[in-house]
Amino acid sequence: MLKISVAEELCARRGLRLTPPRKRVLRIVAASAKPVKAYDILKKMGRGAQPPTVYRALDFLLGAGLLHKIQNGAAFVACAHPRRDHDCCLLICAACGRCDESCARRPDSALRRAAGDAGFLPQQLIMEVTGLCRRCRKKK
Amino acid sequence: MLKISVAEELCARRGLRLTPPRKRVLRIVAASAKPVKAYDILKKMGRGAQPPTVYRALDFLLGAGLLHKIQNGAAFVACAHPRRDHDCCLLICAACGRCDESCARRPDSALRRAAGDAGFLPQQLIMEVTGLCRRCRKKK
DNA sequence: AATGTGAATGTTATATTATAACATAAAAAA
DNA sequence: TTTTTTATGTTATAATATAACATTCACATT
Repeated sequence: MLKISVAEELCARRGLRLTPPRKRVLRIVAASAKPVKAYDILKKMGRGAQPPTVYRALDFLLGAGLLHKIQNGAAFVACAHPRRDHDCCLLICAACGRCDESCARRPDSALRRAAGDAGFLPQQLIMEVTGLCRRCRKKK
Repeated sequence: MLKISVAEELCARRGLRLTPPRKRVLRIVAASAKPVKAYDILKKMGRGAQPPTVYRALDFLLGAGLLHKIQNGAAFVACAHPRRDHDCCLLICAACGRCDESCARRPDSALRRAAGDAGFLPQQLIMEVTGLCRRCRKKK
């Protein structure tokens, strides 16, 4: 579990400002056994805090590598290999927004093994790579 | 690119009903070069279609393996390894909602190689495994 | 063909998640 | 100190998703 002191040290070393609202949000997330939703954080903030306060703090903490965001739904693409039952890996271009699908043979094997080692029974596997596609790389 | 005829054949073979609204949604998504958002689909549906129509069709098409959903944000967890710069793999329990973080050595190597082969420059890698954690498996 | 059944859709309302825009304040740099 | 940048407060609203219930439709069985 993440300790606030570790976060403070880390931010200090990198010249990042772990301000009071950021620290409050971090405390709330770090104290929870389960993933916390933005509006749950908001409720726990008190003092009439507003959504932007929470989202800004979350952005900062994600950027600082102190939090992870559980991904969960916004856009859709047609499947390139609908015939096969497969785990899919999406390659999403940060520049043009296009999305390609890669079905390398077993990009997931190490992941599955790791999950198994943790006593975890995998049901759904999601892999997403965001970056720059060939076209957008060439434009630079 | 996904052809409607392939989808029809696939549904027929599995006894799934590719009804008109479902087919309309599939056409819209399949025709797009980029991922499409639910409300963009809604606008293209015309005839005063409402959100539930689109979301139901999307659920069906995802279930049939005809679409993929681009994951993108709802909940947050504290990072278990904030010191290291690392690609993170989240193990999310579908039963209790708890979330664990696995940092197997290189679960991502095959994925990176595949992305590279596609001329893609990876910037961010997301891996999520949904399933049952050890505790919830034992309860069954 | 008529009828019953479950699946799919239509419709209204509302919940949930996230950001825009601008004012204010606090910290760092000059 | 003054300037500049960075962070926060505040109000409003945009974007994403689902609940709940009425209606229609497909299809299996009479």
